[in-house]
Amino acid sequence: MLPANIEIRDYLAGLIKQSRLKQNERLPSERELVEQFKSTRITVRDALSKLESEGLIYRSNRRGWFVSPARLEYDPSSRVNFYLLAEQQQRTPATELISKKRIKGPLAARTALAVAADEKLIELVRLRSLDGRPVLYEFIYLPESRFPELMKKNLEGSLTTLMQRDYNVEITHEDNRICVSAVYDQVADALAHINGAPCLEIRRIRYEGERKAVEFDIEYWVHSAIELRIPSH
Amino acid sequence: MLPANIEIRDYLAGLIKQSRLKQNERLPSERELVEQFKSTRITVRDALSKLESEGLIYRSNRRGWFVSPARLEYDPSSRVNFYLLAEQQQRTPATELISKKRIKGPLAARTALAVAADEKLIELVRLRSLDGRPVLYEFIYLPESRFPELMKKNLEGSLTTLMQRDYNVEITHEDNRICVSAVYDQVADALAHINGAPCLEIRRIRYEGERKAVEFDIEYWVHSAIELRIPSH
DNA sequence: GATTATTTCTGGTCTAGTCCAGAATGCGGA
DNA sequence: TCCGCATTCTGGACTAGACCAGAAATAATC
Repeated sequence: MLPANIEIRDYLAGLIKQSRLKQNERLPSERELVEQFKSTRITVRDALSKLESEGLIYRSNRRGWFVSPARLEYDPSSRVNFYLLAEQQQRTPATELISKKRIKGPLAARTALAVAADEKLIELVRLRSLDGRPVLYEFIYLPESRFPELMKKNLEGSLTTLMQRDYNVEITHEDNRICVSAVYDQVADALAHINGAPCLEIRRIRYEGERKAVEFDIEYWVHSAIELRIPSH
Repeated sequence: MLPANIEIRDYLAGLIKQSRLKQNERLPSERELVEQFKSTRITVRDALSKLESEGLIYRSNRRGWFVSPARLEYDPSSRVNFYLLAEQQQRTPATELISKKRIKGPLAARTALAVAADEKLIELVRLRSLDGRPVLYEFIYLPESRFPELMKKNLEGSLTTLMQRDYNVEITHEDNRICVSAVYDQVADALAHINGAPCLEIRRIRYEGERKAVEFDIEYWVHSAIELRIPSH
């Protein structure tokens, strides 16, 4: 006898795999499932969070649970920008600039960028969406000295393109660190997740030339929205 | 006023960050926390699963919750084997062979390896541990024709080394796909996780020569045990 | 027809327990 | 000293509700 929460999970997973529930379609409400399975909300929610962990469904705050669309395939080592990437996979991308600031910035960013004690960093916070669903919340740190007047530019497009065009930056290599983490507060709110929901975290340092770091990012991806693809030679 | 579950999370996260709770140390039991915070087990467990999602703690079935040790840093594109990797980071590795079979194997493996309809695959299932804690459950599929007599060999060591030494295999490149997923059944049991716990899933195809696939793996990592490091040039 | 207020429905959070299976421990007997 | 058994303790799974805030739909108003 399977635990009830696993039975509910299996039933819903079945519906999704047979496409009886389509991409972005709403699932029955928690209370409807309680009735259907003669169970309780705790148990139903157990089942739903398991499906969420697997990436089969996602939640939208107080609106319900929805079937996850196909994951965006993303190769962090290719320098393809977000717009191009999304369009190559028939998705509609969008970027919202949440904030831009001149600040001291977190220690991790200052260390990565090896800036002088008195130099300020530019912090950009952006929210990126696919087909209207927020999937990525990112913090970008740049040394002010390398990017004068950056604050005045359009910061919702591709940063790579902007850096190349206006500042003549050629990224020679980068270092990515990837782990499973969790989102809280502003990040959780923006991604329509609850506090503590799992996510894929990518921390990146970009270099121009052998040692000169010019960009430090922290990306929080809705975990069901992305699959990394890492070829190696 | 913060929700109670977040307060409990913050308190425990604080203890861990200040090292008042050390690596692999047991947390107070759920019932003790209930008393301490005048709350209920549901709420306490909410807090604990958030810490688990973040990777700060892990559970050991019916034994309690423990502080996660540092993540193993893993570069899937480097062909450093598990033993070497662990030892470089002052950890004690171990491998247990769960099963070895000659089977048809799953469609994904057959497709990846492009085997003929009548050819069998060798399936190896292994559990790997660090310092006595299971961290990785892996399924390995190999075309029998390329690896005769493999079933008779010692399969608990480095497969890369074995393939190289006994079968003259030189891996030229590989393709890794990485996503956040969840573990169930045998995998969940072995990793001392509950059904549906999040994990990092890596699917890999290894090639010798341009097109000849010789190995297909699916790895399930305890998500708090690993950080991927992906340099790019 | 457009705007605003109200109601309904949703998930988010929580209370206060119960029963169960497996892990750890300590005790008794061989 | 060692083995086996019983007890205790742990988390896992569940029942049966409650109240709240925000989203969506609907009704009322201008």
